[in-house]
Amino acid sequence: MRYTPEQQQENRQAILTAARKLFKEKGFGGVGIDAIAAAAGLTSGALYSHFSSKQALFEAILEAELRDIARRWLDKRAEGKPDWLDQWITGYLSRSHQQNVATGCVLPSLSVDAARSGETAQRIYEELLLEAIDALETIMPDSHGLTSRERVWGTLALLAGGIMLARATRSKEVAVQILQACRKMASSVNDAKGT
Amino acid sequence: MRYTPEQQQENRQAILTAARKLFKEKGFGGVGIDAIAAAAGLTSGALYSHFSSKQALFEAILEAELRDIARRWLDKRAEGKPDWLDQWITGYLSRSHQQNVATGCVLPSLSVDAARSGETAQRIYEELLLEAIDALETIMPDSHGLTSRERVWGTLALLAGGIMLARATRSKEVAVQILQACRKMASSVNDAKGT
DNA sequence: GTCTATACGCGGATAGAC
DNA sequence: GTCTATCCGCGTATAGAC
Repeated sequence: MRYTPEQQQENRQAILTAARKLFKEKGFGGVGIDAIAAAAGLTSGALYSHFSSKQALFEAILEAELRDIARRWLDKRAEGKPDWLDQWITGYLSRSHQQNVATGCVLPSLSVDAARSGETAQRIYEELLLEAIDALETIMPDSHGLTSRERVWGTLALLAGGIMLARATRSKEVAVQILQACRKMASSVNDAKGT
Repeated sequence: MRYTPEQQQENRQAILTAARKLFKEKGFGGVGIDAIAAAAGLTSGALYSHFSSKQALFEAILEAELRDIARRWLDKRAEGKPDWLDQWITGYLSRSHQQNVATGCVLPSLSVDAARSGETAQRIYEELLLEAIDALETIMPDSHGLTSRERVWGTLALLAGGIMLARATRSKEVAVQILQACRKMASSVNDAKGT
């Protein structure tokens, strides 16, 4: 054969890497198969031997991104650092994360696209997000009259929502104001002394 | 003339009404000019005599939606009901709002599109959202060591983020779990006794 | 201002050679 | 599996008649 299994897997990975970046940046409708294939160093014809349709590729990206979230949170649990929560909040609601959509969390960039993308995408999203949530729940302490699971959901919504709002603004001043406010609220609601 | 100014304004309003619904449901890239014009009872040619491009129409929708938010919050302030915050939180994070994207708040549906849509859209978004925030800030009491403005931003991010996450899931059970958790967190952080 | 008709490019997807 | 070439439909936008 002219292409070894290793090369095939490399090409498939190149497609996934390019698609993750471009889908998150531009959305499902904002980028085309040609652009993804080109960014992966291939042609669109080759892409279709790895993924049956643009929709299927999008769902694969959703799955890869959400598995990454789950894995990252399982790592947090494994490390066992006491200040993981503060680190997470600060890093998530940072100017750097606001500006780096391509490498940032999937939730603020592709959740809306997933919601608009039909049943299969939503099932993938739900199933894998639940896995990720489970990982965080086990290390999230109780506080403020909420269960740890409730605080995971709420904190996640606050963080993802904060980044989403900040990204839609134009000036540095307003973005910083939003990020700072959300950081303070997230810290406040997760402060141990609030129990 | 064959068309009275009244008819022209009615048609323009019909376009705006149709576009608000369709853009929020399907996103900027998910709907075409033809579909919007048809939903307004016109042809695409007629639409272009009201708006110079799809981009310009989208920006007009963004402006109209954000003005609506500001107006609604100014109404809350005028009414002066003491339980407005609980009512807002409960109504916003409801199954009904989760399922009615077309008539729901613009923030969870078009913020990401606005962020991807370039400088003009972002400027409109920022300017009008600030006006709306100002309205809420004056009636938001201090609590939890955060300023009222910080709590407005944080609560807004939590509400918009919660709806965004819930909409991307498939099952009723998970959506309700998310909405409920965010409601509890929003109530907790805005509880007067937390000061 | 609105309609009909259409130009035009882009994007998703396929066919066939290698 | 990949590439070249291409089909084809859709969507933006325009031209010209009324």
